[in-house]
Amino acid sequence: MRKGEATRARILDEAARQAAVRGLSVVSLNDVAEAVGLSKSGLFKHFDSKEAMQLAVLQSTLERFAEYVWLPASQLPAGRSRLETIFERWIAWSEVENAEGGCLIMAATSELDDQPGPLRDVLQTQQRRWTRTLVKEFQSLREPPLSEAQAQLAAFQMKSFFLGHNENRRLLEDADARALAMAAFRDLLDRTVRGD
Amino acid sequence: MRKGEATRARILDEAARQAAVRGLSVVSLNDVAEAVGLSKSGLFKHFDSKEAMQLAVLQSTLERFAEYVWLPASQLPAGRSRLETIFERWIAWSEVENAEGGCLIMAATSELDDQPGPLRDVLQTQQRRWTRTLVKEFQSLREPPLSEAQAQLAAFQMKSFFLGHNENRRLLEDADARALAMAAFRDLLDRTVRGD
DNA sequence: TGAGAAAGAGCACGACCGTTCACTTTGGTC
DNA sequence: GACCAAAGTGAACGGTCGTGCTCTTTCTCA
Repeated sequence: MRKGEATRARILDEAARQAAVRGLSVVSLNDVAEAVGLSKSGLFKHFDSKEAMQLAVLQSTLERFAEYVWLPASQLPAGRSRLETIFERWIAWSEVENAEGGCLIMAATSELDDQPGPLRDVLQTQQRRWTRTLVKEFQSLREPPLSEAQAQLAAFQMKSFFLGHNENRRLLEDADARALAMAAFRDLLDRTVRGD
Repeated sequence: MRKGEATRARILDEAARQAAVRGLSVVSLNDVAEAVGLSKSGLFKHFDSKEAMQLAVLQSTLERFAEYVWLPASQLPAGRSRLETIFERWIAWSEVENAEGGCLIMAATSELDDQPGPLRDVLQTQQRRWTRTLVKEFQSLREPPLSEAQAQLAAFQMKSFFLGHNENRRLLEDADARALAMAAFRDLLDRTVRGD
């Protein structure tokens, strides 16, 4: 049983790589199998269908995201430096950890946001939870804590800056994309701590 | 010759609709032809290849964007109300004018940002020009004008809020998405006019 | 070490893909 | 109203897609 788990992991890694570049629904079983060194039918010993594989790719990517971005930050005390760590790791997640195709979660979001199904459901659930996490972080940034509405506004801006950074970096090929996003985010933190 | 232009326009409209929902590269010639009431081979009297059609779809969408968002704003005097109009029309462009599949330009950006070719080139050129336009608008928001760096930071935030609005509205199905984005944008305008 | 399950290969299938080509119908112009 | 180009049809192509099937190889555990 151990061998199977290892190749399953290799399949997921390779499929995630290809999905980040070409799109989750465009990935071909043939290409994944070839890159992993398997026959196409061999894939079906690990996943019942293409959609099942896409779902597994998405879920394992969400876990990797949590480990890479949230886990290190969660070990810091709540507050400004924790939020800074989250944002820095978030940027690094798309710039470094997924350098080739960018953040798959974001790409899949834009690809699936109008296509009902289990893939979209998983994304929606995770993104809602992530948003709630960010709102809580902003609330505990100040004493007395920010109002729900203020924290939501701040979390919205933080997430927006991540999205903006991605477009500037990947399409516009702007070398200053990271600096721009960091400046906007630090500004947001300053304003929030000052209480607007 | 006039009949041909009319059906060409119908093809572009339908293809843009489907591309916004399913993705520009996933659109099938068969589905487009059927929806327009044409045979698949009939499409080839209007476009040499699928890629040529995609390019035409993208270009006509960029023109419609300029007419819908920029044209009305450009008739106002430069300044705060013009920037507000741009943002409002920009949001309406994705919420109202393209209610079904959302903003095709944004979807195509995320789909093509790592796939070299003429489609990506067209998008890159337009987005760079659009960014420059926004930077200029922010510069003329205040007297003395903002520095280049300050204006770039402001334009980055404005664009980011648009992207954030789209994700909140389309994936998270947040009914307050529009209000959140407008609040963040008005805040940005206030800060910028005040001179930070 | 041998039995049995897990992992994987090879092939064929029906469906759909973009594209071509020979043909017919339609529309505008002298 | 005739002519000719433009517009559109239908069938067929080579290719790729996801999937099911039978068969062989490889691992794992008693």
